Amino acid sequence: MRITIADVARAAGVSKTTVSRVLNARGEVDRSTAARVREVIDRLGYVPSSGAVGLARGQSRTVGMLVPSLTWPWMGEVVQGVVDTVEAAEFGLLLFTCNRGADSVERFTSQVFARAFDGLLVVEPENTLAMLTALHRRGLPVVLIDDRGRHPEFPYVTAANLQGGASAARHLLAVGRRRPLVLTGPLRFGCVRDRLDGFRTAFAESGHPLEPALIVESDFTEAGGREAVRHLLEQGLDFDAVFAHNDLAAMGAMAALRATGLRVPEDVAVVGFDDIPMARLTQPPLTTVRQPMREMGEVAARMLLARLTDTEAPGPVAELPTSAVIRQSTVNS
Amino acid sequence: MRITIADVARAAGVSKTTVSRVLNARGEVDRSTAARVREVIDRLGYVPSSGAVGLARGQSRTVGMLVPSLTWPWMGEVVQGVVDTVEAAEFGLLLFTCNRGADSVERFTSQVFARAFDGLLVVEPENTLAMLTALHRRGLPVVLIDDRGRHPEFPYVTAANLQGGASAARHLLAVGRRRPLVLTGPLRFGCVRDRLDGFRTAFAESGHPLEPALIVESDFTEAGGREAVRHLLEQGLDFDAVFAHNDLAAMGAMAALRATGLRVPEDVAVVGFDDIPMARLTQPPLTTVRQPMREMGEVAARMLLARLTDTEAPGPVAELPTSAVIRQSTVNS
DNA sequence: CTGAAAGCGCTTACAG
DNA sequence: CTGAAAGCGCTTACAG
Repeated sequence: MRITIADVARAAGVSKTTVSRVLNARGEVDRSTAARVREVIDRLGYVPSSGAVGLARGQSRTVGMLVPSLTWPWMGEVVQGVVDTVEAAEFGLLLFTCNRGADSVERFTSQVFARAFDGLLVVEPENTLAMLTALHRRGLPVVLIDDRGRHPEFPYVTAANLQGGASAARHLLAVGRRRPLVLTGPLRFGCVRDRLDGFRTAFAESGHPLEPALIVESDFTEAGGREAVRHLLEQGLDFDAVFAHNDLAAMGAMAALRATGLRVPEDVAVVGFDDIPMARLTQPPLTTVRQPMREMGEVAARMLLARLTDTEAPGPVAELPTSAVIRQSTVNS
Repeated sequence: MRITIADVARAAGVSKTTVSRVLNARGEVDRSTAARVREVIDRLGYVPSSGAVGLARGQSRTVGMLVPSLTWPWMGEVVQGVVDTVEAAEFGLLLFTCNRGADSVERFTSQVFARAFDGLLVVEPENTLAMLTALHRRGLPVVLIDDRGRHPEFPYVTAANLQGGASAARHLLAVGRRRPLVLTGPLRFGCVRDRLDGFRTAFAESGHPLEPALIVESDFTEAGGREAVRHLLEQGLDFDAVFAHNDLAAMGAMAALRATGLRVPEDVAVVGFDDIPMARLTQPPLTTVRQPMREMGEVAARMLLARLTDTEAPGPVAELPTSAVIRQSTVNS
């Protein structure tokens, strides 16, 4: 049998109202009464039912998080950042994925309206923007963890993609590379266009504009990066560096270079983006532009919680710095 | 303003009881009445409040999941398997971690008693066994995803560690290795002892018992594997293979071998355990014993859901097969 | 087939 | 400082 507030009230000889007051630390209770009630709570091991509290208060002290996939190499860091922050605020985290088409979108939507959570964090799955916009308009607080879109309607946290692209460029220029191949992610993503722009501008400003034939769209996968580079080498294209828009594609590029007998970094220097845990374990270890994934999760969670608890909310946009992490794929040790 | 069951009842000209009946598909409703109610529900976009339903029914249609960390390389697969299964059953998933000491254990425990969820899936964090046992005794359904412990009290799913160890051994024997170094994980973990036993037995039965000096306890990290192998090589120990108890340690071993100028697999063959996503991307690609992490998550979730929905529950123990995945760290291509 | 009423376990005006 | 009562939005005997 569950112990309820009524049991506590009876055992302490007070009303449920009073128990509720000491539970919620409203000051209006006599010190000795409060002490007695607390003693009973401890003795009985009473814990309020979160469902009942939520119903009475009209909120659940739970946030939702929607992600496209949990198996991407950097997703664990983001979710860890979120869960740490959310738990520290004594909220719960309800996790959703949306990887099985319209069906799961619909299921997710109905969960939302069931008010299982008070606010939503999202790493945007494709084809969910319309739904998210609708939810947001209906009053659900939403914060985007933005690795790709550009949605001024929502508060979001993002990494400094433009600067990240520029820092990759500056590093390659510093180590004497002049003809880089750029292996972009899908160009429909805002982050991809930013990484490209930052990189392109830095090269242009140094007097070495990028060659259009050396800007190739890829798909953020290892296989995609590998095939693209293999194909370009077969075509006889000449380049002395690769800037891949994520680490997975960079690893594919390294594999293709190795397969052709080219040395990294002597013949071709390789730079990735993300700094996934794997990056320092490749052979050679991968130079990359670090996105602070865990911090992005933490900041997004804090932005959302501030909106839910009407603490003074931080601004609607947080851009976290990226930084070049120099390893041996660009510089001989 | 939230739309409630009372709004629907009023608009449809029936009682809340009747609305509730069509919502829950109890057959006792007149067909045309039911149709009318459904039409109103759709028109109003009514969705029942999960909190209220949970309170009235005494259960939340939510399961909890407790993990030590979300950033371990195989954890994403496990959680993905869980979340897919749980969502398909129209349950929610509440995620908890327990990586900040006694404080977070306590916070977690009180969430449990708040009945925010009906059952619990756990990848056991260290020092939580006592708490889990207490929860289980108090009637909370718990299923362990067992990568290390051995807790007959709980239903659990595990990989076939003994067979996995044996298959690693058989493969190394088949490629002519006779003096393997075994780089174990922490020996307090049951899975580690099983992997070792399976491996040892297979070698012994083939007439090549393991040499005690070549069984070395390590810690499941890349750095740990690297340092251990470096140290053994410095001591001049002679071995022609490494069986590491996880892929991370195997990668460390490969790095140490490479640093000493030894070739993999020509001089030393290397086998890991897990088959994390990284394993196929190492140089050379890593031969390993695959644990079906996603399936383990799925099976554990199904076991728990069966207990919650009194479907005929599967047995309390599920041992999922492991399989050797042969790559170039043991066999030249 | 249908509805009035009690109950799930809390919180919160309101009155004293 | 304290309590009785209504209310949060549902479900479920019970009665008809």
